[in-house]
Amino acid sequence: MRRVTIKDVAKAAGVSLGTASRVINANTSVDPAIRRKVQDAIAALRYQPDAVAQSMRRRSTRTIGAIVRDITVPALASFVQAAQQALHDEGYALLIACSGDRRDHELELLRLLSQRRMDGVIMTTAAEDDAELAAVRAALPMPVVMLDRTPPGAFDALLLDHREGMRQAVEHLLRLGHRRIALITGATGVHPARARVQGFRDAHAAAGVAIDPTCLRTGSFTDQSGFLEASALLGRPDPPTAIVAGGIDMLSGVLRAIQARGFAVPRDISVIGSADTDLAMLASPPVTVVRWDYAELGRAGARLLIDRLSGGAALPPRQILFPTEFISRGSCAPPSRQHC
Amino acid sequence: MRRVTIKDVAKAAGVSLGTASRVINANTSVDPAIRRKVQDAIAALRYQPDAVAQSMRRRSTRTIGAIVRDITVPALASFVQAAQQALHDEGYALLIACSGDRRDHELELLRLLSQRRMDGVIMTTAAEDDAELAAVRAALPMPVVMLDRTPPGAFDALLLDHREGMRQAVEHLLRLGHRRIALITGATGVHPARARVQGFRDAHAAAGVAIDPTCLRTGSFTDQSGFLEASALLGRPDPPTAIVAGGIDMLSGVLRAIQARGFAVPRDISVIGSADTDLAMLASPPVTVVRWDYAELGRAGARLLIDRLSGGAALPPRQILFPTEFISRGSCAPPSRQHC
DNA sequence: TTGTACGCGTTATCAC
DNA sequence: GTGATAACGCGTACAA
Repeated sequence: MRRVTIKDVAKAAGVSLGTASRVINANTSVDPAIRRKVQDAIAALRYQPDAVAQSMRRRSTRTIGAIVRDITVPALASFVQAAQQALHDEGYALLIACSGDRRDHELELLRLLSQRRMDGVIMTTAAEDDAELAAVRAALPMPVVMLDRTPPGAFDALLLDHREGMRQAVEHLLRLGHRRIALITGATGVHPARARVQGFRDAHAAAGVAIDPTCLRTGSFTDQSGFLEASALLGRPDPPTAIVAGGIDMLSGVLRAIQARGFAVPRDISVIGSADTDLAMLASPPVTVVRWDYAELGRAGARLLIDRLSGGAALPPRQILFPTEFISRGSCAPPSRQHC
Repeated sequence: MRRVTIKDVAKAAGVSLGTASRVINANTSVDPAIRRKVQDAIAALRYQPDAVAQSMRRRSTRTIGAIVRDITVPALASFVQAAQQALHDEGYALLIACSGDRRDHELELLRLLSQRRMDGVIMTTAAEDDAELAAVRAALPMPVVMLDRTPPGAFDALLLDHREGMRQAVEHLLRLGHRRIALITGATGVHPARARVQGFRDAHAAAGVAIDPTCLRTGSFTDQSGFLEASALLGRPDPPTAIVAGGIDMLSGVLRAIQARGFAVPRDISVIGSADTDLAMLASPPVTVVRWDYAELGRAGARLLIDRLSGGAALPPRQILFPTEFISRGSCAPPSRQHC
């Protein structure tokens, strides 16, 4: 019950191994009659080239590794699926690995992907300026595309314009009359959190409104963090009149906290989410969000890698900035309470 | 800038290639002093064994392939992530492939996974009794774990007790007084749809209530199908008083249809979903669902494969049946309208 | 205990 | 145009 190899094909077709290989890879010319015989043998034996042996010989696995925080976050799943499909069309497969945004996991996964000789890597990182992570990333022998991260070094990157997105969101709230707006987002060691904080400041500065630093909650992008931070904010004597969830996975936590406190949206509190989800669209009221197309990012990421793998190894790094879109729904209203 | 191989390690340590290999794989005994020298060389050169060459030699890629319908469905993402983590702990990586529930894609992916010499496969299938799919699956040289499918043939399988889950859900609705209940689910060519239809019938039979066959909508598991079927049902002169979304990805479509028609839940229509999601929990009112733990399934699937790959090749096929849980929330109420 | 040599399945480089 | 043959990097049987 041995696997059928190219040798078997050659023998069955009565040709040499080299000739069989030539008709399979169809690069050089071979006598039509012989070609035919080999193809018949392939069909008869149901020969399939062995991808492992091909990888060995060609020094390319035609496999891309992906490191994401958590694939159960719908936005990240969309990204991964779109990337996988685009890569598949070019003959690449995708190996997935979830880091949980933990640097130790990330380090191990990086090691894994390099040992498994991935042709390329597409990844986020838990911390852009962590020295060890940076060193390991820089030592990677294959091209890397960063997903919404700008670590030091020359990497291709897919970047979202969170700064402008957040500016628009906060501007919207300020226009409605809010003067005490909270932002809950991830650690500022990564681009999306940093950019959102900048946009938050931009909007306040433009309106001449001071920021209460205790309303700026940076820490983790998780849903749970959204819940905890929102709970704390709402439990204060002087709760904010609006909360912006600055992470793709944080809205449900924020909404749960609001629900638990018995606050009504938007009467008692206005809410804006980041990334569009079923939840944002179908909650009542539907939630105003800063959205973007994660599937498009996935396809672009695949494109970036494929370009580099097909001759573009020496191209200068390309950073693509994707716009965000502000979708106003029913979760924002003028503040009902008065503040100093 | 060549990659460092075991040869370099051997040379640096002043030993033969075989000895170096021995200390790396730590199987046979080697002189402690020599072992030390080799280890030093490994550390100094930052040697990493080449997984491709290892796969070649050991005839095992330590990689599992997964075929799922759509990884952006949170339940499936949970499954995949849990499986990936469990497999990772055992030194296996996971290659993902999305079929979109299309048989042609599925066939191609099966070919792909076999060509890439996956050690095992964990998959759903678009149609259990499709002859060509069955033939290709049966011809697969590696162990296969079916996810919520029972195709002909001897496969390990993770099965959910959708029949009992649906029976409970419908019983609940019947008790509330509903006499015109619709079920929207996937094609009955697969276990989950078939089992749900059975449970639907079970509950009606037990209560002595006749089923209106036009309220039994089987076709596709997609969100879009949920929307279309629900829209059609609600557009009738005699709409059902309750709708059960019999698919993990269908609730949002059903809710959208209800919203579009201007129906209120649960006043005008009661709703029950399958699989728990942010949406079900946070919609207003929160949606009653039949739920289960998809992450547990993922871990069990990994376990099944690992058992088979570590000596259990000849074990009889194991089918694990997982219970579902009925969670009553606010989306069901007695019917307000009267029906013949 | 250690070293040598072969083979895993391909592709590519030679001569013919 | 075709057929030997040498790699690719590793594990291991066998000999020393």
